[in-house]
Amino acid sequence: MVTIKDIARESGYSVSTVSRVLNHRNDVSPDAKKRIEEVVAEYHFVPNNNAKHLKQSNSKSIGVLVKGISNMLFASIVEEIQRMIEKTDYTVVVSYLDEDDDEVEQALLLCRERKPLGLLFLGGNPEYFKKGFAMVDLPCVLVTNLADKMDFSNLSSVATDDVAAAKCAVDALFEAGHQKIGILGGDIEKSYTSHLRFEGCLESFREHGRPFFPELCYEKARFSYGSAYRGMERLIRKYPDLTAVFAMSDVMAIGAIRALRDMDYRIPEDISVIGFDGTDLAEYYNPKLATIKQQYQTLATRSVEILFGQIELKKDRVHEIVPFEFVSGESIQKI
Amino acid sequence: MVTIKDIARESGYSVSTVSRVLNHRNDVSPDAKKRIEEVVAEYHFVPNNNAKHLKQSNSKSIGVLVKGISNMLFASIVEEIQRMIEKTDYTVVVSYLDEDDDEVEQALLLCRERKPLGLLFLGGNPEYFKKGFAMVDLPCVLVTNLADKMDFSNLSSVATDDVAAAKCAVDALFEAGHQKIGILGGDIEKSYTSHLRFEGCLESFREHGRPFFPELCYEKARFSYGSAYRGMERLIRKYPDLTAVFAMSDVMAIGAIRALRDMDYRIPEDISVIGFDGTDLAEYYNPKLATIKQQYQTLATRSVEILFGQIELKKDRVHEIVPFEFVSGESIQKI
DNA sequence: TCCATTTTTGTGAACTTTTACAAAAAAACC
DNA sequence: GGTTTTTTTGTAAAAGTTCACAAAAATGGA
Repeated sequence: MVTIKDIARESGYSVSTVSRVLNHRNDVSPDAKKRIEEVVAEYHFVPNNNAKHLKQSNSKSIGVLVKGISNMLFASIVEEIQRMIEKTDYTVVVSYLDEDDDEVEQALLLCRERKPLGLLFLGGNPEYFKKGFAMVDLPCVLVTNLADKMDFSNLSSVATDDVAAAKCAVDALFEAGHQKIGILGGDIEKSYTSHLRFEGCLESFREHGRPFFPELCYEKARFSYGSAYRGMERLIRKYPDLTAVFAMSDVMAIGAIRALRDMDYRIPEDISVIGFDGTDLAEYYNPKLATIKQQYQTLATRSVEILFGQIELKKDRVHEIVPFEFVSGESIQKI
Repeated sequence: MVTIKDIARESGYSVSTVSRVLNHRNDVSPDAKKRIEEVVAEYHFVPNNNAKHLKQSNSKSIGVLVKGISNMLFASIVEEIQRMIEKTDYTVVVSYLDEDDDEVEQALLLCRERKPLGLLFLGGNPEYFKKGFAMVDLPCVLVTNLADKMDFSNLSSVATDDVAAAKCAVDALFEAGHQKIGILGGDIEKSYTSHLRFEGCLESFREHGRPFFPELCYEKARFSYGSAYRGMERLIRKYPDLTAVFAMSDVMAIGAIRALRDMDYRIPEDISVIGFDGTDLAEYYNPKLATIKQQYQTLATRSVEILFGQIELKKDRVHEIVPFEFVSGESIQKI
């Protein structure tokens, strides 16, 4: 392997001068710079990252923990994050975990093994962080969940206002004249997102003067097609005179619609459905799905910007809300 | 930071004995092993990867290049690959590139910067490899494209037989009685996958005694909803008496269906559609999409296994075909 | 007990880079 | 020209591991 020593020998300068050129220092003569750059190009030399980071005791990597592996929105956000970080000299280490894995434990593991300079957390429950997060004293951004109640000085967050957004979804159903509305979401004990959206639902029910019986019209399922399918079956069985359903993700909405159709309900004539996330899928689905659009690009870019702000510029923590948007579709019918 | 020296001092043994325990060597006494493991646990010590890899001049990382960023099948495969590699002591570096980026250049860049021990290539065109791949003399597996014609000794591949699978899709349309069949795929000049599937289409047309006019019934688009939507519009305009369409991905099929519906065609009554990939989406779409199911899990696991075989066991290159499956749906009507 | 083996442990060099510090060279001043 | 200042360069230590080799300890046989 060609090392900095080879470049030094070949260019006639010392190792440290080569290092200076490599790191774009300005305390080196134009002559030396030119000659060394020639040799570097000739030998296709690229410095060894391990040696570099060993000396600087700096991994230049950032960890991404994704909780909820089949979440399409997360997939889009992760992709965007990767694209952004790729442009810098950082590496990204992505770790996927199941909806019910212990995120804090995984985070600690990741930190011990890879020693990242910062952490990006998709879908984690801020409440859990109390448990053991103080241990990993790293800049960290919680993406898609607001952590403004947490008092870790290095924990930022970027998220959609889930309460308001879910309320907006259910409001839309009430405004279309629906009275018997079912909710299909995650486990509010485990998923903080589900918990918040549930709160939003409650608010809407309250505001519309409707009592809400969670045990009756809240059905929990995982955020996947199949699980939503089965959840919808249970929900409609318990509550057969439903005229509308709010599903807490587009994927769930689609699973629910398939279940309803298989039971010969027509969408939206018999039952209206609204989803959440606003992925491409919602727009192309049949019927075009009414949904709440989250700005996944903004979520991704802001979280990376904030994290780098904390790591490199020692900026303060930030809690940022990214606006959402109601997207009308063909899956809601006025009654 | 706690280092191996601290553990050595604290346990009363030397650095090298600690190192031996850490690497599960068996030339160390049970006493020492026990004592050292205690101290390691107490201090939550994890060896510094940079130092380790520097000494071993071994990055223990594998690079994944993904060409075609919005390909849902690739997303699933990558996820699966990440999950597999996560269990080993390797790191994975994923690099996404656009459908029309230059993959070889990107591969070389990745190799120079990260020095991975092997490469996994999703959606690359084997033809391009001639250009500059010999330079990066690394074990490499082309996933979803067969490279049995390439004679690089360290280039393996795992793929679905695209020719046969596409033929199977078009056969299904012919067998349902269709005569005027349109094809919606990628650019056969640039996308090798599209090229192969196009060949499969040709074979089917030939076998059914039908002439095939690519300029008439082959419409090229990118593998995304929106692009397929516009492609379908053009296709139906050029060829208005179409009764069936084969779209080269499920996403494209769905984009096409939306375009057709917007022009008041009914699916499948007026036009039958068959997709490709067999993602969950196809099963839950409305109408349930007929498609060709690729075994994405097998593709992922086999490619990782083969790559590790080449890296660690110095095994020979392998070209492996993973079987596909025809999945019937509601989007095809017999006539 | 002594010697030959085997098992266990320690020493110190090596991996490649960065960087503090020192030294040399060049420039600027009188 | 001599002195000071600035610019440019080199030397050598350091980062945290692994590993070849040597040394020490334990074991076995006689």
